[in-house]
Amino acid sequence: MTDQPYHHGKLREALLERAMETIEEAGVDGLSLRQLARDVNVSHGAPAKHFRDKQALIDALALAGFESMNRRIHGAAQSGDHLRGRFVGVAQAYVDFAVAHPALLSVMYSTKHHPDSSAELRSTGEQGIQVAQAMITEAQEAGDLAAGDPETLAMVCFVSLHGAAVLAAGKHLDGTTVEDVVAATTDMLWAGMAAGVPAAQLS
Amino acid sequence: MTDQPYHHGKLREALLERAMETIEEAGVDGLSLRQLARDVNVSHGAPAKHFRDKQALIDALALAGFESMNRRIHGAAQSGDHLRGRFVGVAQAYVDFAVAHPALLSVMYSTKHHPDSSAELRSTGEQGIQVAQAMITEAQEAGDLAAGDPETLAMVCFVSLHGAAVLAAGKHLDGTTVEDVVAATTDMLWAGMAAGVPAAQLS
DNA sequence: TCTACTTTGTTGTCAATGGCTACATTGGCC
DNA sequence: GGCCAATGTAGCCATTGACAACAAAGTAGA
Repeated sequence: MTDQPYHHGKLREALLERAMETIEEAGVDGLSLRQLARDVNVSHGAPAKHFRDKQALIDALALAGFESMNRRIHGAAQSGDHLRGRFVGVAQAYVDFAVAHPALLSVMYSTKHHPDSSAELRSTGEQGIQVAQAMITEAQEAGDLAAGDPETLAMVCFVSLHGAAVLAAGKHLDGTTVEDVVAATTDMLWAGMAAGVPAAQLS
Repeated sequence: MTDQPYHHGKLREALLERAMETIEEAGVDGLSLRQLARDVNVSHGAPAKHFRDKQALIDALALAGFESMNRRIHGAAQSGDHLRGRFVGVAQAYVDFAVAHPALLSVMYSTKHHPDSSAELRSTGEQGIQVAQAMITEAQEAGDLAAGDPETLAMVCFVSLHGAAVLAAGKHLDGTTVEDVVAATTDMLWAGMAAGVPAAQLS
């Protein structure tokens, strides 16, 4: 084997990439800084130069996760013909992402991020809800949905689909396919918004 | 201090009780078998006689959590005058429990339980959804809700409220109180079920 | 009561981990 | 060429979970 140069060059990227693989294979608890260092052929102290903490590395993973998820959501929001189809598509994209990357999802919505990372994570994580809100507003203007505060409605949609995402990712939905759950949930949400949601009228 | 007898007598209960306190104060990661043993004045090897694993202890915590939660849900399901009020009460009980015991909730819905514990946990955890299903059936018969497969509808209700519970427990709902989120979500669900949910008609 | 036997708790040990510090190497900048 | 910050190395330490050997105490049968 070729001997390694003293400076890795792209250690940070390499660590993140390998860490992402590891948590998807073994979960967050299966992630060890020392093993990670071994995996990328570097001494056990090297990661500390790029992430002051194990948590700092995890925060970086979470941020990358949100960005990846947002890309998919935005993609789903733009492709499709009618409003309702796009709405379901966004929901499906969210839940599919969760099922594809369950450990990453749990990291993204973990509560123990460093305070400095939290702000960035929060704002990045809220993009999904904004997409939903825009779609709801559009559907209201088109007359497909009843009037009601789009912010409240979008929050409820996000909350509900987050539940589906979390449960699907955790394999807590037995006897039902992920698609069916998303279909049933989006049907419920759309029916509620079409009929009018009392709590959203007050705001 | 009185010297301890060689046999503790109620070590298992003492460990569970103290462990419950610990995870609520410091999260699951803050739970250490050795520290736990110190807390109850016992040697570091003693817990192994009652829980073969750290995970086995956590599984026991999760089971206790489900049982505690089920008691609250059943209580809420029985108190109240009209159907819709009871429905909201159950939802509120669920989310309140999650907010009061966030670490416990994450343990309850963790994916890494031991295979033998999983079955018991799963069946215990499904009681909540059964309560919801019974209420929905009752409301349909009373004419308050449109027809539709109660199992599907109950699942969607559970999924949605689980989302609210998880997000509320993780403090991911800013700018809104827990009560408002529960109100908005239950309003949405009830409105949807009253209007009729397409996916629930097919079944 | 004496005696096996099981349960429960103790003590010592082991490998692994995260974090820290002192040190080495490298590359950039003046 | 020489200084200096950035990057990587090596060693150390306390803590942890798991395991094994041993001790103490309760139990059940002759």
